[in-house]
Amino acid sequence: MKSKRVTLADVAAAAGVSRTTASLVLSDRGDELRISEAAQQRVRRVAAELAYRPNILSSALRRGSSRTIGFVSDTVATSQLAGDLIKGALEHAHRNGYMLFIGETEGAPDEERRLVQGMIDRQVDGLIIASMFTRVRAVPAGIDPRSVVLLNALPEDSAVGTVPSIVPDEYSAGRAAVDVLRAAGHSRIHLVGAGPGPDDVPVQTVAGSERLRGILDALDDDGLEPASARLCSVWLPEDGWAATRSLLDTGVRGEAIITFNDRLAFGAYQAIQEAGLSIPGDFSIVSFDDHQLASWLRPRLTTFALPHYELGALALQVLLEDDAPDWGRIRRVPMPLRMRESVAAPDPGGQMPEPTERHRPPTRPPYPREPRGGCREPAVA
Amino acid sequence: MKSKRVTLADVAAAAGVSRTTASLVLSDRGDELRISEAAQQRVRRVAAELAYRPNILSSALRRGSSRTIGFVSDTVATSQLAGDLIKGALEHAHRNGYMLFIGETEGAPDEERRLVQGMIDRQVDGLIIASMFTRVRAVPAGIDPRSVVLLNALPEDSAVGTVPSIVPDEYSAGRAAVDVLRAAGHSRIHLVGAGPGPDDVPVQTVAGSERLRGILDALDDDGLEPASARLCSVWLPEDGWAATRSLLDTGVRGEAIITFNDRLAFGAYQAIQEAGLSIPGDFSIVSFDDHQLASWLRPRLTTFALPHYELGALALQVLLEDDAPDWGRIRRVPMPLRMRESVAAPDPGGQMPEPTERHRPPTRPPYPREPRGGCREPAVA
DNA sequence: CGCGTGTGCTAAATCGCATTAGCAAGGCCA
DNA sequence: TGGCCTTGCTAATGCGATTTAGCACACGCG
Repeated sequence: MKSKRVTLADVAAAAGVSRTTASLVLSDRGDELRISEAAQQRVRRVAAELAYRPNILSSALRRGSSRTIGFVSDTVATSQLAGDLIKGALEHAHRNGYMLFIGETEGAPDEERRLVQGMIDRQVDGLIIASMFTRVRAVPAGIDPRSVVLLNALPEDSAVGTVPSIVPDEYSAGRAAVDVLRAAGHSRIHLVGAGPGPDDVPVQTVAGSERLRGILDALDDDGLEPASARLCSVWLPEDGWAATRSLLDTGVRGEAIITFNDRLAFGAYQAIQEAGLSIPGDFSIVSFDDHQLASWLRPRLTTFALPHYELGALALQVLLEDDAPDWGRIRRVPMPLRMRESVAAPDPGGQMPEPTERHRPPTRPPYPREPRGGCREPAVA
Repeated sequence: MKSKRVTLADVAAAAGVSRTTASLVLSDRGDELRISEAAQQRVRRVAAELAYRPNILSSALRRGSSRTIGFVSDTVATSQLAGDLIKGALEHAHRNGYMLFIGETEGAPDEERRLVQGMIDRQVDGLIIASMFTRVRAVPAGIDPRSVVLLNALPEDSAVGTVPSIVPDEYSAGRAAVDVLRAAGHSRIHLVGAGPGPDDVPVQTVAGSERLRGILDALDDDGLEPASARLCSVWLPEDGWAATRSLLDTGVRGEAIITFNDRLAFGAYQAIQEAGLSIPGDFSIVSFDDHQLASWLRPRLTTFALPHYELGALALQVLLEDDAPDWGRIRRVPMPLRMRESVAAPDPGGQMPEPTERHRPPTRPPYPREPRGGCREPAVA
């Protein structure tokens, strides 16, 4: 039952021509090298009948191109985020007849070396080095830099310009977040997650600092500053909860909040709704990421989407069309606004309601564990 | 700059031996074929110095094994779920020196054919056919069934026993869900998502029907039936919200709910908390999946985890150790209980509170769009 | 001395395809 | 009639490994 593979030689024999002829016909070079129409048809017909499929390994060995690309990501290639990154790359690859090797390093440098090596051993035509959150990272050694693309990552200073880099346009999204709130009439905007100074961001988060720069610049254009800001060293729901809780304690109402990602926003929702307040009546919220969660919240969250799918697709495109003159530049992909229901005009009469039985602060701690990061107290502006 | 690859011939030349000898030494068959210790050491040293790496394509061509496995999933290989499935397979593969091709078919049969073909063209040693939600599916034709594994999918009747299949043990999890609530003292258990009859499940969801069977069997063991059940044709938060809303309208309090997945549970939380009720005080909730969300909710959700990582790892293991006598059987992987804070003892005094200003049913529709699936009215038990 | 046996290695074939160089037959032109 | 070009194809080589078959030499023995 072990149906032996049909080889080019089988086709050639069955069509009564040489392997050379069969090869030429099937790679569409028949006309170029003057194979008669009759012979061409014969070869093609036989190939179809036998369901001939070229052995790509063999042709790769001979020609040097395996029509295969490696995709190495540093951390879990598996969060929703990562998923779309891969998906964009995958689909673009498949459309062009390429297959993708996927590898995950968990951030371990020697694991990365091993994976990259394993892919090179298999003659990949190119390598995508992806990071699950935007950060600066080294380009692996021992590989032709003309066949590497950094995805959601920026090259180290020494490598800038030698390797293309594809990242979301966080800065513009930061500006646009302010625009959305300004357009709704807000001028008092509180930050949850980072700020108030341009360097007040969690370590190593390029996204955070660029979002923040965009926000601050846009405010500055209108002569404004953040109404308050709370830096969280980690951006999980519990951190958003704590920071928002602290904001609520100052008594402000009817203003706007920018949370630095959707998980912080989730925590903010919890804090606001527990306090018996409403979104967007008492607080307008704009966020970043477009996590799946954002459309599950009520009201649905207005947020700027990380264009993961597009990033992934672009990485492959750049790799396949590497003849660009400005190869090696940084490509920034726009973050589209998902306008939903968490933004409204400011409520000038907003004021603190009496706590009711139901809304008295919970007696058990809001989260069973201590927040891992903790939030800094507000720096009032 | 084009650092040519180092080949076996280079190593042989530098070590002053033939390619044959070099090959034998480097594949550890030197002793077997009587290569002198001196020669072996020379070869090894030179190979290390030149950083020789065998070209796997070439050796695959010769030997037939490419140390590569294909992973084809039907829908987005990218939800959190899918991610861990892949991750388990990836890590197990890498540990054993294998690389994984990943492909996504979006459920399109001809895309699947093209991908499987593309992988066969590249001489994969095995193929994992994965589904993102457990379902029955066909085994692709034109490939040796001894090198295929179904992951999170069951074979069609005709293929049962010819191909291994790896799925979560949903039935046992269903039973265990009841056990958790029974142990807490509950005997009135409401179902959100499926039931009350064993066939009242959304179409094509193996997980749903097996969970339901487990639940009903466990209840039946104690002479019980579901206190009520609401079948939802789709299992999104909005569906959970609607079903729970309808349950609350019946006035019950202090009882238990099993939601058929965590997204339904999320909707249930929203409905219960909007009504000014508490979890687990007014309702205990147990769910399935262990979606990321489950530990973000407050109180954190008690749920049975889909063991995606283990499923993926097992798929690879089965593929690599295919000498099992009962190859082709169905392997069910336990779903571990994540015991958190959403379960408490029943509250016999539970009763309907007066709606307050804040908790009056919202005037705008709870979700901007109509729920896609809709929920059937309760079949009272 | 001739033969058998071990030892330590190598030549050559092979996997399936791509590619370079070139061959045979026929027609054209001088 | 011979040289040259065109047409239509093929032989042979190489990609980088594995593997089969076997060679050259030394030694022991009758």
